[in-house]
Amino acid sequence: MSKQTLLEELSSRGLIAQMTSEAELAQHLENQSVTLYCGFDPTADSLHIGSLVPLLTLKRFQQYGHKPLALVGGATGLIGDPSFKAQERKLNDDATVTDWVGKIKAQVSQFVDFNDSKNGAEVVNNLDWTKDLDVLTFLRDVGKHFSINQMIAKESVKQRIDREGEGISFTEFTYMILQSYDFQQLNKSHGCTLQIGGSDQWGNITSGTELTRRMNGNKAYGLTLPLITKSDGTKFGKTESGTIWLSANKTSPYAFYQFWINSADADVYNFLRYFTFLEVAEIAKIEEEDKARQGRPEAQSILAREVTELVHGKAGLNAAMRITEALFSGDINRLDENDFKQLAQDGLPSCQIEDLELGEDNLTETPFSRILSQAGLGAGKQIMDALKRNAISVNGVVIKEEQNFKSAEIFSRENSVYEQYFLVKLGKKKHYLFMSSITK
RNA sequence: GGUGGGGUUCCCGAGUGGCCAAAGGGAUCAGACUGUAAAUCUGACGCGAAAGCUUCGGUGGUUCGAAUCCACCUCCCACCA
Repeated sequence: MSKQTLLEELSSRGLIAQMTSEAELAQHLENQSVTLYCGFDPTADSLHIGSLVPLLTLKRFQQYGHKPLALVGGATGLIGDPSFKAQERKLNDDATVTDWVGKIKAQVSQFVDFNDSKNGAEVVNNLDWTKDLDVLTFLRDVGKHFSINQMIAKESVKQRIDREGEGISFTEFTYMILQSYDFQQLNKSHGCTLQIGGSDQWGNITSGTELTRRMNGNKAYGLTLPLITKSDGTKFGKTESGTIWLSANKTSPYAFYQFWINSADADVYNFLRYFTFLEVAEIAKIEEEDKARQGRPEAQSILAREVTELVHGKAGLNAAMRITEALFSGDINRLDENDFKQLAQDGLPSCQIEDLELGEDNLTETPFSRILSQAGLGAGKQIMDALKRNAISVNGVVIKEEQNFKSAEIFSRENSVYEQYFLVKLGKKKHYLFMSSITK
């Protein structure tokens, strides 16, 4: 049977938003190994799951024999992309960006394959070809190719320009030129002929293909990926507790795993197509089976396992699953002492009771609700609300409202597990581990 | 530069001298139903277990009493130039 082409696969996954000259690009990708790039600006010390789609897409290209370049924006990160941003952003200082570049570089590297010599990936930094560029050269050689008329017509900056009270600095306005210059440079140095990116990058990408044609006389292509949306209209990748990061230091593998587990039914099959390498047919089969079955679908846990392993590796996945199983099986007796030790390390929120700022009060006098709110489980009122509904348990034993002043009793040696652990459960999903070294 | 309109609790947004910790909606958290979904219903939602304490851009003032009145400051918006 004839293998499907890369573009066919991407499109069957819903991963194509826009592309330049479709038929030609299809030809281009079929005839040879193409070098392509995608840029990641260092706007924080880690990427978040929004960057996962382009990252995985680079990998998909590589699987089809193309050569991916992951560009880290050491230069563009200093400027700030104005595309579809409502406001001018404040600049990050030099040292910070340099630090972030290093971190993002490492992160990006885990998603593409460097070993293979023919189409092995490379990480590049646009600071390398911009830092020594002098202003006059830049203005004469690069700037001359850009029409202000065209630039201000781009949808991505239009709202900034049109909107009263908002504006755009020359600095940010220039971002598009810098990014175009990247493409042109990579075309020259690496023979790069394709840039991919989120759909918000369309304007920047097409202006890059233009510049490449004008300066190098080469045809270049662009392809954008769709913005990931959720069925309920809320923003993808954020929870109330914050952004889901790729870095284990910022979002533990456990929290990461839980994020995917909680995907809505209406989204989960799309996410499987976007975020995993499972074949489309296989995903369709999962969907069918879930539909046929009563009760809980399989898709969420498959998704969580696949993506967590991609990002945090086998070890990270195992840690996440270990905690999940321990906490949600409802049977803490299945955990041995080592498991408890591991829970905190694996990313379950935890604290040492003695470290809490209980003020003048000692443990005996501090209300239980206060201890939980101090630990960050929620506001006192919410904890009381939960207490009244018997929604809080310690080591599997429900705590009653009347026990609010019996903190010392609750956190006593007799009630502890392995002499020091207290696993607190609030509601169905919130778990917290208290540790105490001086239980008496 | 001129004129007018604003800044209220996470967000939107009511509130024009006491009945205001402040309507309503959204978000969030918890309960019921479920599947660690969705939808729906219920409760909580400044802090605090409570007593009580602290808020309505800032500072000062009027008043027994101010988010509400006055003065100044500050930031924002609209229209005009």
